[in-house]
Amino acid sequence: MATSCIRVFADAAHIEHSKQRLAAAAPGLEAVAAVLALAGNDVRLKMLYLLLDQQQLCVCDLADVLQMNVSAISQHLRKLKDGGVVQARKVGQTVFYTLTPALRPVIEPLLGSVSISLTPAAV
Amino acid sequence: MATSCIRVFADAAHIEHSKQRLAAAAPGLEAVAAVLALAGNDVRLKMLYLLLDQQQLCVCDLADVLQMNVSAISQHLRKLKDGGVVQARKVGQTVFYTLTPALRPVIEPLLGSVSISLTPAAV
DNA sequence: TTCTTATTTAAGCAAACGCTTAAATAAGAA
DNA sequence: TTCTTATTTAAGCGTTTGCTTAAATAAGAA
Repeated sequence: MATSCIRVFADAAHIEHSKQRLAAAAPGLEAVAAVLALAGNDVRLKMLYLLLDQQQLCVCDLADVLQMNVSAISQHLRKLKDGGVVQARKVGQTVFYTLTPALRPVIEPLLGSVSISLTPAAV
Repeated sequence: MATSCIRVFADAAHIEHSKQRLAAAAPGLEAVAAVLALAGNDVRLKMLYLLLDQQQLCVCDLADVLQMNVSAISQHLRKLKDGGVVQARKVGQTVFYTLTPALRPVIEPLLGSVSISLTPAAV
């Protein structure tokens, strides 16, 4: 795809530099976008919020607290698990979910903004 | 919706406590989820990445760097603007976009994880 | 074994998403 | 004014999302 604009001050060098930087960062950015997409859902973010201080919760607990269909909760948990955000541990017939330790430092800051509250503009 | 499970160790008090905590945090969580949903898209996260160190970029620049249709870029910018993540400033016929200053401290940590790179599990 | 419970999975469906194309605005240049 | 450029908007369309219902697993209890 050629340049989309005709700008006199196109600053081709600058554009090229940005392209390079972006190309280098792209894989990391895409990985981050994947977990942000998982967290960028009301229900799932609430799950992460609950898991962050409860260590572990079973499907049932989450369904109760979120007042949602067990099946819907299970499907959200599957996505979180597939994304590596959450881990499952089966005890008897109940399955306990935990935040993946490695991702905990990534998730925590996402929820930090909750306490400091967002600016009205973003709400 | 009644409790969805029959658990003996239901720990009703615990569940109730979680519900309370969640109810208190819900508005904040939903606001955060909204911006995470915006950032949780490959193209938009790349835009934010570029805007984070370029101060300002026009639609055209972004289209060039991301090698995408100007219209598609414009539509992404509209979402970011509606979400308060980005601001527009018109100069002549070109529109420059900037990260909303207030949201900058929220966006920056999202991209911080790029440099420290994610664990293989999350990728 | 049969019965009950906890969870997952499959199917269906309406809504949201993200892109493309084409038309509509807006603003400078001739 | 007309022409060109930068951006936005509208319409269309295929894909994805998130829920519901119902069926399928899995595991303990009787």
